[in-house]
Amino acid sequence: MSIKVIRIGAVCELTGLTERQIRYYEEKQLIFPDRTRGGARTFSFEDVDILKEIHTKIQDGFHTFELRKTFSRQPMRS
Amino acid sequence: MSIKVIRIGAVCELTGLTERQIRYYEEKQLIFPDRTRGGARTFSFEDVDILKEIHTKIQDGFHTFELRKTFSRQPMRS
DNA sequence: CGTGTAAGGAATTCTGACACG
DNA sequence: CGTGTAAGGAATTCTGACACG
Repeated sequence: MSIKVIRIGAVCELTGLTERQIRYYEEKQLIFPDRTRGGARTFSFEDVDILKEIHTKIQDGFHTFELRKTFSRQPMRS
Repeated sequence: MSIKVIRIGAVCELTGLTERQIRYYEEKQLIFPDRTRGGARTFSFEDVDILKEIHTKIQDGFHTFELRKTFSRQPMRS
């Protein structure tokens, strides 16, 4: 499911991550949520799975810039 | 997908229905969303499909109490 | 670097009610 | 009956910043 309709609160419950962690991973270009017109992030179930993988990798010692190559199969800037 | 994580705003976009219609169908026991701790309704993709069907039936002239038998395969009160 | 937190604001959703018919 | 709307409140999410290290 790649339809982005899940708000960050639900993503926290599904992943066990905090809002802070999720926003940080987005800031580091590892995850690419959509936005509601009001500016709220919306994620897909696919994003939820990716977030879990990202966190696992981080815990394994990887850094965000190293994971960018792995997870950035999404929107490219430029 | 029966995981209930979609907020009513997104459901409106996915179904084309208004919040009022969705809440009314819930009031009439045709749909059974979960709730966040704060009280906000959460729906599943399955619920989204059911809502579309409900609305089609309503437009076909059916009444909510008639549809209850069709869609109430969910929680029963008492 | 990755994450926690307090701060203030804006968007989202909620309920109960009045309305039409 | 099914749906629209204005009303006021509560919960949710947002950003930028300071903190630790």
